[in-house]
Amino acid sequence: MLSTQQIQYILALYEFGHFSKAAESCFVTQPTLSMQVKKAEEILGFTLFDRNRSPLELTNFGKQILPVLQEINDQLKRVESIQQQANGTYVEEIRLAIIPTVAPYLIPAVYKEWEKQFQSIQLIIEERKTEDLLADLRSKKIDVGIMAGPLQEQGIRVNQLFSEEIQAYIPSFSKKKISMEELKSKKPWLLSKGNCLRTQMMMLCQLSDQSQTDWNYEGGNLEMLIRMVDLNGGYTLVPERYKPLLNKAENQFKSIQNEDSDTFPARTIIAASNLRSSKWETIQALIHIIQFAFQTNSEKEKQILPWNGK
Amino acid sequence: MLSTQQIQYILALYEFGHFSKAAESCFVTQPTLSMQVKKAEEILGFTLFDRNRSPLELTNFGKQILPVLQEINDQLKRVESIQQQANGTYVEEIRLAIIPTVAPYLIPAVYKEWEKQFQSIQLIIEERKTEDLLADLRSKKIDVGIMAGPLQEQGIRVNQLFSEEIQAYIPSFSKKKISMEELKSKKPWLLSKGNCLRTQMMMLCQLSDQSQTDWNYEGGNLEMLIRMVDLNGGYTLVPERYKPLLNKAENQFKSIQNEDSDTFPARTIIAASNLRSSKWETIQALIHIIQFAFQTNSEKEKQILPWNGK
DNA sequence: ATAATTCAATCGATTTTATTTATAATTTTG
DNA sequence: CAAAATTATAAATAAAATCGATTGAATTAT
Repeated sequence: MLSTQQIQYILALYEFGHFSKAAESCFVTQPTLSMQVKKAEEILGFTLFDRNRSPLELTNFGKQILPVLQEINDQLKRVESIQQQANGTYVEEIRLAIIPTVAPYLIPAVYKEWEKQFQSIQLIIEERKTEDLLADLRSKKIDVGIMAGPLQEQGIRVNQLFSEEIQAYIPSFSKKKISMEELKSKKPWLLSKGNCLRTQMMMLCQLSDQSQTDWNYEGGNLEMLIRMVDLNGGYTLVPERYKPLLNKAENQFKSIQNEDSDTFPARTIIAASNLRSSKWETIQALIHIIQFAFQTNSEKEKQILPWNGK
Repeated sequence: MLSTQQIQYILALYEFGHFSKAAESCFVTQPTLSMQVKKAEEILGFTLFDRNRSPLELTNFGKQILPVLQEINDQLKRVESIQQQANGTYVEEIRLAIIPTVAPYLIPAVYKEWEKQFQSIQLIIEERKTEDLLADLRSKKIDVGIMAGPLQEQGIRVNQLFSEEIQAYIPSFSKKKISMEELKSKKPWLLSKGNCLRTQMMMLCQLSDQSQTDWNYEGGNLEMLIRMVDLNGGYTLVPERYKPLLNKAENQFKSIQNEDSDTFPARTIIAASNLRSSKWETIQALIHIIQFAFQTNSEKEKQILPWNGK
């Protein structure tokens, strides 16, 4: 039978795709890990990893076995968590990842209420681009992800949080609303790839990926784009609830009017969590706090933009 | 972190409640198991078993940990099963337990069809009294249990198979139907404790547990009871579908008429299986075969008897 | 093409861990 | 209270995991 050590090593090797790095992460030397993985493969009678390809890949057999090993590892962690609860060492923690174009206004708005209700529970927050966030969710590195919808994925629970209009920051423009046609003639400033607001913006304005090859700023900082607009002209898109953080006059943001349908572009923000996470009750409470803080009194008809082209 | 060995030892110790026997079941000596359990408890920082009481009991902490260990063990078994599937060694097997008052007529009736459809799948059948059957189902020693309903239990899936009238075998009686009043004046012959038909019979006839202290035959054999009636008078109850096996004239069995409601006592037979068993598809097929074989053309109004007083 | 580099496998030596046999201590039973 | 059963402990042994050093293979840079 496989040992728990071997399972750890196999999972680390899968995660890092690299013997030395995996070994390091387990605080052992590379031969140790190599030997144990090899031994595990002997026990199973099949190889788990195809060493001929780089980066390291799972064999067919490995693909079947791995989810089961992951499940075993989860349960082993649960044992530790029960142990910590029993001796009082345990501090429940919720690891939350959130996309950068939401974080600056959402976190401050809910943090106080969270602390009030769940002082004992540690909330660990990190900013992640949508695609990294989904990967971390699947590998259970995080408990909840807050991102733009829609999302439908095997094993992932989705809760709607709120939706918000997406407006254009375009100080040079004088009218109160701007049409799509007018927008297309201006120069757009986009976030880097992997940010969903970039995708949404491109879909909305029907831009191609090449239109901004020169511009390559890693990070999801809207302030940066605003400054670019201020200094270089053009426009950028700003989610409605982000506006108060930008120290700009309200009239510098223009609603974007869809001529034909009389709706305004918007995005929904959702909470995504693993379907059978033991922390679901706490996650649920967090969701309620957010939903309460961002109760939407919808005056406008919104046209929700997808972020992934689906 | 706990080792897989330690988990095996702990589970064995829980099952046997006995160090020596548990050790034997793991093919190691008693000190080995004792030491490893002790070591596991040191790792966890809490004792799992309360050695002061006999039979051995779990501590509170142990009660929390044990289900998780069991889950880990299940997953380890899944690894082995995937492994066997991969090298062709694997023979899928369905372990079926069935109550003795159903087995003799159900198994022969479905076995041929089962073999035809699932020649490659091993069907392992054993007779079990209802209470043992439920215990084995919970501990996953068996995949399906066939027993009398109703049943509602955490984590157990229940499928109705069919229902059948319960009649009285009472050769000395001449009329075609017998009333409850008439029945109560006769001597009943019951199955041993733990058989659901005994409970149902007692509830129906409002017997007390003492009424047959002298009679203590272990086993669920109805033929035996029939012989007792033949030699000593009195009556016993026989499920409708059991009758053809008894080599008795049809007119020796009497329907039991409920005076007030114009219904006849009956029982439902159900299939109980673990809610998330990986063998569900096969189990489902088995259920369909049984349901097909025992399609009920219900002419009579039946009064379904519970077997557990609930 | 060749050297340099990276990466994983292999080899002995060492340490750690699991297991066994034998025995002691404890509890249970007659 | 003695006998039996059961668990814990101890010392010896067997098995294993781990490490440092090295080799072999593949990739990258020169």
